[in-house]
This record gives sequence, C-alpha cells and structure tokens, in this order.
Amino acid sequence: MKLEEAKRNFVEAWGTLGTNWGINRTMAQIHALLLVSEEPLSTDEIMEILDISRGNTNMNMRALIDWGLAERKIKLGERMEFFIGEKDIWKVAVKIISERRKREIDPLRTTLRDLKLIDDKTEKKEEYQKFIKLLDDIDKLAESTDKVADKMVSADKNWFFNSMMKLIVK
Amino acid sequence: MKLEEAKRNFVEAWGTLGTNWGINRTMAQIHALLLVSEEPLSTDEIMEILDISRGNTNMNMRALIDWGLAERKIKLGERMEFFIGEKDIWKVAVKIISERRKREIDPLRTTLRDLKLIDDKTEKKEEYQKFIKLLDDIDKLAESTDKVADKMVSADKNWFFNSMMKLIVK
DNA sequence: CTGAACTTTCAAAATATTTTGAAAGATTTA
DNA sequence: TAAATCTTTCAAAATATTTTGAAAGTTCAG
Repeated sequence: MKLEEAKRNFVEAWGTLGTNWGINRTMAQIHALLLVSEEPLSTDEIMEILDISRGNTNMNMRALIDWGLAERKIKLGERMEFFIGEKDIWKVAVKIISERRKREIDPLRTTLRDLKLIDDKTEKKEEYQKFIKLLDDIDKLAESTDKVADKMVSADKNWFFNSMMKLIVK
Repeated sequence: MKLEEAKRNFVEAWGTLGTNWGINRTMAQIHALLLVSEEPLSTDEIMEILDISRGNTNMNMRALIDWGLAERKIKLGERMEFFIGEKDIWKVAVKIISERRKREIDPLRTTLRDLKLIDDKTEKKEEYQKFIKLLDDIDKLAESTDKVADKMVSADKNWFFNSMMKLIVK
C-alpha cells in the first residue's frame, strides 16, 4: 500500500466511524481529509477530492468549524478561503466530547430534573420511590461523565493518559 | 405532574436520547418502558402502550436482548413470552459501553493497524512519519478507551464512582 | 458603482433507515 | 394430528437524513 492510498483509506474509514459519533459521513470525511493534508484546502479542492457538491461541502465545513474541528485560513493575496483541520488528535477528542456534552448531557439532566417534579408523592409510595431512584441513578452517571468531560477540557493530554494509566493498572 | 405522566415523559426522553447513542428510537423507548415497569411486559402490552407494530416490537426486543439490556421471562402457566429490562442503570451503562466497544473500537484499531502497512517508507519521509504519528495517536486514545471499558466490565459501580471522584477532585 | 469571484441557502432529489402488517414458522394444547 | 396461540420474517411503505445544484447573497478590485 502506498502512502496516498493509505490516506484515502483513512478518509473512508474515518467517514464510516463518524456515523457512530453523531457526525455524518461527509463531515467526517472532510475532517479526515484535513487531518492528513499538509496544506490548507479550498472548497474546490475538497469538492474535487471527495467528489461532493459545493452545497454539501459548504454545509459540512461550517458544521466542522462550529464543532471547533476546523478553521478558516485566509491566504494573503488569495480571494478564496482555505480550511485547516485541528491536527492534535487529543484536542479533536476533547472538542467532540465537549460538543456532545453540550448537546446530550446538559439537556438530559434538565429533563431528569423536570421529571422529578411529580406531585402525587402520597400515592403509590413504593413505585414513586423506585422511579425517583432511577432518575437519580441516571443523573449520577450523567454527572460523573459531565465532570470528567469538564476536567478533560481544562486539563491536558498527559493528565488524561496518566489518570487512565492509574485507573487501569490498579 | 402525575407519576404515570412522568413515566410517559421518561420513555419519550429516553427515546430521543437513544438516537444519539446508536440505539434507535423504538429500541430506546421499549427499553425505557421496561425500566419503569414493575412487572414483566408481553409483546402485546408493549405494542399497545407504545403504539407500534408487532414486527417492530419483535425486532427491537431481539436487539435489546442481543445488547443484554433485556431478557425473556417465562411465566409458569402462560403461553406468551414476557420481557424484563435490566434495572441496574450502572449495568445498563456497562452493557452499552461494551457493545459499542465491540462494534466501534475493535474494528477501528484493526483498520488503523492495516493502514500502517505502507510500503513506500523511503519516499516522502516526513509526510509518511506524520501520517504514522496520526495513526499512532488515534490508536493510543482508542487503547485507553478500550482498557477503561474493559475495566468497567470487570470492576463495579463503586470502583467507578471512586475513581471518577479521584480524577475530578484532584 | 459594476462585474467577477467566491460563499451561502434551500427546495427538490437521492439515499438510508425505520416501521408496518400479512404470511410463514414454531410450539403447545386438545 | 389439527387447531389455536404465539413468534419471526421480510418486502413494501413510510419517514428521516443527506446531497445536489442552481439561484441568491456577499465581497472586493478596478
């Protein structure tokens, strides 16, 4: 396998994987392409390489920028915009985790809190308590996840790998 | 809000959330319904409550069993099958994590390994090394995730919450 | 200004996923 | 063994998501 071929395969594989992570195929492929590109790429280059339309490229490029996984790069003297991907894979992971937290954990916890506002506390006491326990248990897990995500954002790669090492070895 | 209403809302909320976790809406709703049901439920009851077809119920019920999130329960003297959900939310989380690991991390790591089999090591030396570094970095993250998932499966709830606490507080 | 170069939007088309429901398959009872 | 009861399958229909591409919008050099 040649380097170029391996890169192409990587773009495809990343596209497939993205689907499992709330990132659509094209968005993941553009991201992968930027990851393996030495130079910033223009919209036209991305369209050409991935064989997708201008609209599709534009929408997914904006989504990537919105997620903090890519940014615009203006080249002096060039009218066109170029894009570069976040190359540090640790930062990529942190960005994806933060974004998902924002979109999933926060709304989940809000919903759980609302559900606890049950007013027939006196009826079906046992059933009521079991339900509240379920909500609390889910919230506890969500809280842990949330806090770890929070810590990841402020801490760094080494902190993470050291912590994981301790966690696993013990 | 009454208890029954809160439970209905929970089923809906869980359904929405599931979508983000590779679990389709119906599958997540059936799961939520089983979570809040004191008694085992039959296919007909699930169909009735969630207002879905028999085929849909059957397929998603099997998926839940496959994921280890529900099991069949035979009632003596009853012809019909009943289903119960895994009530321990910690175990639910562990099951989902294990399942996703099996479906995502393992294949990812295999792909990464294959991609490293590039034979033009001599050409474009720097570009080659950067690409290999990217693959290695992704693999390192995947490995950590994998090991933690592994540990979660064999360890228990308390271990998890204690570890998380230490991670966060420090 | 004006027009060329580029970016953004969005309705319609293409594609992918989920759901239905009727038919076929099992299993148990009489 | 036949009928009744329940489970499973799967092609077709319904829904949901993604992609296209042409038109509208924006920016900027001349």
